[in-house]
Amino acid sequence: MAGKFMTIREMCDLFDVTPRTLRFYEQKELLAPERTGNRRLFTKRDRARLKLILRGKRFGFSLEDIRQILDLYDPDQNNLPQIKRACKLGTQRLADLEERRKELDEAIQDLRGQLVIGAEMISYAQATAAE
Amino acid sequence: MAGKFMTIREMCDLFDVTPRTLRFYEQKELLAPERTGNRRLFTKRDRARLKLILRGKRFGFSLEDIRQILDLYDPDQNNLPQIKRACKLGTQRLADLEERRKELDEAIQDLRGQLVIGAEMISYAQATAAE
DNA sequence: CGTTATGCTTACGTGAACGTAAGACGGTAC
DNA sequence: GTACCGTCTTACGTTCACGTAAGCATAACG
Ligand SMILES: [Zn+2]
Ligand SMILES: [Zn+2]
Ligand SMILES: [Zn+2]
Ligand SMILES: [Zn+2]
Repeated sequence: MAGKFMTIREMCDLFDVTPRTLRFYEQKELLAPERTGNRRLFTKRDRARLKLILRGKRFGFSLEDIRQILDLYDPDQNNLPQIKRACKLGTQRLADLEERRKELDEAIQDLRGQLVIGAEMISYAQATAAE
Repeated sequence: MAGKFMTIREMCDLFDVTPRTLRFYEQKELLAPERTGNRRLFTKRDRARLKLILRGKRFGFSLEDIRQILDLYDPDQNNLPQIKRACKLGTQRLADLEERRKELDEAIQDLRGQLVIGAEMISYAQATAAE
């Protein structure tokens, strides 16, 4: 079970990823699990970050893109310039996401329309065949 | 200018892609431009498809994913089984997109919250520095 | 206490989506 | 007519995001 810490396997089961993936993300500085000896211990922070990573991936962002916005989600509290940069980047990213939402709505509308056309084609074909 | 047909360069300028990309998409059967001699001539159909391709990419779909739903957008009118398959796949894809929309809304909400926190951290730091 | 599972590092391999370089061909400009 | 531009094909190179295999350490089980 997992209270404070989780092993790599428990993380993999929970998020449906492979150990290789988690090690790779650590190498890319997207995750930073604790260690006991040399075994990784994943914390609540890692779980929150991984959730954000996987979400970002589903929207087509690169790991490098994601790494940059992750810094926004837990900035160094006594590094004011970094916080300001993170906020600026986050604001930019927010605009991106809202733009994406418009596109997504449009894509959904288009697809719905296309499905209607498809349904019409099917019923027309069946009516024709029934003559 | 571009009436009915467009050269590869005109397509590239219009969609901000490289010739290599358009040739690659043709090779993968995502586009099928006409030819005059061996020069490609892109039609309205190609432009519509390319728009869908680039949209799909922005949402993290693979070219193979995209190729499958493209078939939905201009199915062979007298191939009923294909139309039915396309509709089924399109319905599935629509569910995907609606799921994505939920996730996207959540991401936007999260990011907004984080920006508020960031702004608070900044104003707090400035108030502390002003003492 | 030995076997087995889990985890580690290191390193080479892989598939997707193009980039890039080389060489050839055809229209256009001067 | 030739210099040049745009386009073509062919083919090897590259980046990203992991997969996979080898060899070794340690924890867990019976
Ligand atoms: Zn457990
Ligand atoms: Zn990087
Ligand atoms: Zn033109
Ligand atoms: Zn394919």
